[in-house]
Amino acid sequence: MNTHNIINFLREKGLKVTSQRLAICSFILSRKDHPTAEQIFQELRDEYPTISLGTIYKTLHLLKDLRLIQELGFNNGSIRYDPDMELHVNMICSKCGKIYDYKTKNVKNLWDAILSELNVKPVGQRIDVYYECDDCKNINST
Amino acid sequence: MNTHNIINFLREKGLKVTSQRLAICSFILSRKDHPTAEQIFQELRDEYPTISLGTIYKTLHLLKDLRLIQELGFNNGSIRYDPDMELHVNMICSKCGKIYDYKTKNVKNLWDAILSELNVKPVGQRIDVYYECDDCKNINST
DNA sequence: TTACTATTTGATAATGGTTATTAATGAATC
DNA sequence: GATTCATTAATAACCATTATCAAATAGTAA
Ligand SMILES: [Mn+2]
Ligand SMILES: [Mn+2]
Ligand SMILES: [Zn+2]
Ligand SMILES: [Zn+2]
Repeated sequence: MNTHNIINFLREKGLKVTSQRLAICSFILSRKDHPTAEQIFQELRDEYPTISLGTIYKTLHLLKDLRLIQELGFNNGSIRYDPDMELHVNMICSKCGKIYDYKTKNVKNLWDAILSELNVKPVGQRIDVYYECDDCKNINST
Repeated sequence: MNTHNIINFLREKGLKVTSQRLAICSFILSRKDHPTAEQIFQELRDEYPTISLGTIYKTLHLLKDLRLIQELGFNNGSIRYDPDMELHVNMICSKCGKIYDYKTKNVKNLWDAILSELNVKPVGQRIDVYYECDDCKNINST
């Protein structure tokens, strides 16, 4: 979703297009690494020195309500934001916390099979695989 | 895991068997509803009026380190505790938050297929399905 | 362009769940 | 029963998130 699309989307919803809002939306909608609110705040401060953490949170909640992003709560209490709303597997390093998304036709087929067995119509899902990433593996083996 | 097993397990690990510890372990290891620390605290206060929330947390962390329970962080910031360490699907009502575990041979087969495609050796996983439970469905339809 | 208005922002305070601290307690051992 | 050291309970500290509200501003219309 590019800047133009975001502007149109906000306007359609009757929301004002502020520079902060645009920056936060562009940022999170393009990121693949599931950042926290604090991380977004820190990265945007360079370009928007007066931006407030409260605005980050408000915008993230807005995007969540508009179903453009999802929140992922973790067991250390942190909440990370994921702009991929489609079915996918979050590959999470149990050591460093890095995440990447994994999505193939096979995952979808297998997931549909589980759902038909469960016999429910889900309104959402979350699939995490915790593993040790290559970087962390290499550190351990040195 | 019954009381006797828990006592032996704690002794094997060189941990003292206190009445509080035993109560907390028995409670969480037998519950299927993924309670929060606060819920455990409230339910144990009847029988143990002086029990402290700090002790609840310490014991839960202990059980987590001993790999007898897992923490599940949610996107409202709450953390719930699950004594089922085997592969299973958490069926979570998106309205009322109730959870039950779903586990079948088929789920395992399907998951193994996904893992072999991913080509990683996971150290853990989490599978959530969000849906509307029967109770919440009925409330809406009245 | 200017004036108007409702929304949004930023600064700050408040909230609430989790963790840290520490003196008192009590389980395990002899 | 005495000793020892892990554990507990009470309390304070911490910190991420939310609430508050006056100031700023986007959108709209004169
Ligand atoms: Mn993801
Ligand atoms: Mn479960
Ligand atoms: Zn890693
Ligand atoms: Zn429900």
